[in-house]
Order: sequence, then structure tokens, then C-alpha cells
Amino acid sequence: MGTYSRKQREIEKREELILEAGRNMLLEKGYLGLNMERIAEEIEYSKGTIYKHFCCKEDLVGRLMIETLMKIREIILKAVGIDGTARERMTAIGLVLGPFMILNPGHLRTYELMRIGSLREKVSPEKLQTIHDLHHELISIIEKLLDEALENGELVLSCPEQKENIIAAGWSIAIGAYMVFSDVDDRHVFPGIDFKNLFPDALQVMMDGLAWAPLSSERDYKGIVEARLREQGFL
Amino acid sequence: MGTYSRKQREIEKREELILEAGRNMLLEKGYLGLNMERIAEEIEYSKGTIYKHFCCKEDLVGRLMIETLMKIREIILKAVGIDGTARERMTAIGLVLGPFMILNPGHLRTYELMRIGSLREKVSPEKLQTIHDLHHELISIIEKLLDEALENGELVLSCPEQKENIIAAGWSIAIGAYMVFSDVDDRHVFPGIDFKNLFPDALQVMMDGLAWAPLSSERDYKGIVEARLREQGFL
DNA sequence: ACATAAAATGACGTTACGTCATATACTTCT
DNA sequence: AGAAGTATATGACGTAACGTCATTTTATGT
Repeated sequence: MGTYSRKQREIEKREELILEAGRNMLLEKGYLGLNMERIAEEIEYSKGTIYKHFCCKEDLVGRLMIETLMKIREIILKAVGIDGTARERMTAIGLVLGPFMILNPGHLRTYELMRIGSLREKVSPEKLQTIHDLHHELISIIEKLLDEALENGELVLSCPEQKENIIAAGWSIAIGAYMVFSDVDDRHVFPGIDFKNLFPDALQVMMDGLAWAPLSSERDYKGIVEARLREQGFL
Repeated sequence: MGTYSRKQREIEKREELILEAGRNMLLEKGYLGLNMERIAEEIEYSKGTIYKHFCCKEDLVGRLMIETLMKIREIILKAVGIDGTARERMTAIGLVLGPFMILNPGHLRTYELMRIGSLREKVSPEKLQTIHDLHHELISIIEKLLDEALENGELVLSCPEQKENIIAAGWSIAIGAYMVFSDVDDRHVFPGIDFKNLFPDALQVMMDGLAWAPLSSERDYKGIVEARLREQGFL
């Protein structure tokens, strides 16, 4: 029993080694430069051993995507957990995601890559399920926040079906902002932009457009929430 | 001279054959299923001949991306060309892009794929330049529309630098909406959504959020512009 | 008709994936 | 402790696809 769990721990540790090597290689050399043989050399195990952990190259990246999603869930839950109105907490989500994406280009790359259908198809079914569940969970966090805003009248919708549209729109903005952020060409096309604020600012505009009260003209959301996040040690 | 141009035309026609085969293969089997040998078989030429046209697999996809961008430019220019206020014409862009993306899943896939840095790196320098120029051109179309709105007072900015931010935000929404649209998982997460309207609707919300007058509450932009597009034969 | 230039071909070298028979290490039982 | 049995690790191998280039084929000009 003692020895068994020692072995078990060794295997888990090795998986972490593989993931770390894969993460770095993916960040440095991109998808085409990610090489299973080289990972094996780097961690000083054999190729066969890596395939005991991951069924294929894409499965490894799939696992990295799961880590990304779990990390995002973690920081979003923190942001949503601060004191404040629903709109303030939505603002907090924008404000924590910006620095996260900038400080973790690897996560961004992984996520971007795994959106490609033909790559994701090769990920093992269990991992695909996990990815799906995590996506669902993230969406439901946002949904709860919207429900809260609807209940206390911060936000009023013309029809109930609009809710799903709003969530999808917000999701699109987040995806789009970080896709644009991670694209060399796009960064060239917008030379003067502070990408850290792209998503948070677009989010404010969207909430104003929905007449989510009070409007940003009446309340300095970014200033207030940033201060609060700092105060509560989240930034 | 006459015979030379006949040959020349034959070569161009072959390039179109390669692109068509590539397009179909990419749509059906994804990036991993795109196979240079099989393209050769399909068009009944040899592999070497294909490599006279494209330096590598990614270069071929790069060319497809250029087609996508040119097509998008074409329909955006048409939309911008209708009669109406700046906001109405911005609305038109949203309304023509929706059906375009739905009717052309191949374009969507190609674009999505070519956002991956490690793939785009392999595209030939001239094609990369073309892609860059086309991106710039698309952005400048939007910029002109914004300038117009600013000149005639439809839209008022707190500071001039905000303009670039607005364009980047709009661009992000477009990218994001179509990324979400093309993702199997995302479509599962939002079961009840009409993806055709995701971008147009988000765009309206954004313009309302910027107080781009008159607001959508005062004017049925989608209805008006859709009618006008139909009237002028663009839909 | 012949010489010369241009274009097409597919066999070949190379790389990297993923597998599996074999070798090694670890566990258990006597 | 040592043997038998089980679990784990290895890297040589089969395969697939990329991209090249010497050779062959086709076209052009005199």
C-alpha cells in the first residue's frame, strides 16, 4: 500500500513533467514544433511512456486546455466572490481576465489551438467531456450573475430569451478579445491599443448598451472594482 | 504570345483546381485531413506540380484565407455602400456577415485555422503581406464609417484615442462571434441561440453602449437596414 | 525536323507519429 | 532469500505524409 502509492505519486509527478515540457514547447515552438520524441528526451523517459499518459499529441494539448479552463474558472470564481453589485462583479471578471491572459500567454495559445475542430476531435472522450463540462460551468457562473441582476432590477430584459443571447454575446467578446490579443497581425493593425483593457472596456460598453444600471457614466466601475480587488488581495 | 498565354491560362486554371480541392478537403476533413498527395490525385496532376504553386501545405491554406478576406471585403464594401446613416451602414455590415458565415463554413474554418501563429508562420512572405494588407483595409473601412459618424455628430467620444479602442472592440466581437459560431462545444453550450444574429445583435448593443444616436430603442435598425439591403439586392 | 527551353513527374530522403514485442523493475508468495 | 508472477518502461519498427530534385515529357522556335 505504501509502496503502491509511492509509485502512483511518481506517475503523477511524471505526468506533470510531461505537461510542463509540453507547455513550454508549445509556447516556444507552436503546434508544429510540439514534438513527442523531444518531450521524451527532455523529461528523460521514453516515448512509449508518454503514450501511457496521453493517447496522442492532441490529447496532451487537450489536457493543457483543461488546465487553462480550470485556472480561468478559479480566477473568475474569485472575481465573482468580491462584495458588490452584480455589475461590479461582472466588471471584476473582466479585470482579472486581462492580467491573467497577459501573464499566461501559454494558456492563451493552448486555448486558441484547441478551438480547431480537427485537432479537438483527436482528444480522448473523457477529456472532451471535461472540457465540455468546464465550458458549461463557466457559462453558468455568468448566468447566475445575470439572474441576480435581473432579480434586483439592475438589468431589465425585453424578453426572457434575451438572456442567453447576452451571455453568448459576452462570451464572444471575451473569446474575440483574447483571440485578437494573441494574433500578431491584429496587434500590428491596432498599434496604439492597450490589450489588457480591450475586454474589460468592451464589457462596460456592452453593459451600458443593455442599460444595466447604473451606467458607467454614473459610476466609475473600473476604478471602484480595481480598488476592491486590490483591497481583497485579488490583484 | 498567343500560345504562351494559353499555357499561362492553363496554369491559372490548375491553381483554381488545387484551391477547390483543398477547400473541400479542409472543410470535410479539417486541417489534419488536408493531404497534398490526395489533392494531387484528385486533380490528376502530380505532387510536384502542386509544389510549383504553393511552397507548403500552410501556404495553400494561406491562399484560401486571402480568398476569404477578399470575399469579406467585397460584401462589407457592398454593405457600406447602401444609402443611410453611418450607424445604419454599420448595421448593414453585421447583417451581411451573418448569412455569409453561415453559407460559407469553409471560409470560417480557413480563417480560424490561419489565426494559429505556428501555421501562419509557414505561409510565404508575399501572402503574409497580402493578408496583413487586407486586414488593414477591412479596419480602415470601419474607421471611415466611424469618422463619418463623428463628423456629423451621431457619435461623440470622450477622447480621440477611444476611436481605436472602439474599432478593436468591434473587431473582437466579430471574430469572437464567428469563433463561437464555428465551435461545436460552444454551440452545445448555447442550445437556443440563433447564431446568425449573434454578431448583428452584439453590434447593436455595443453601438447603444457608445450612445451612437439614435439608439436602437428609438429606431428599428435591423428591420430598416434589412429591408434596404433586400431592396437594393444585397440580401 | 531538330535543338533548346520549360514544365511535369514520382521515386526518394526525411521526419515524426503511434505501436508493440521485449526487457526491466517491482511484488508477492513460499 | 529467492523464484514466480505481475506491472511498467523501452526503443526499434511500421506507417504516413511532407517536400525535393534528377529525370522525363512536353512545348517552342528556327
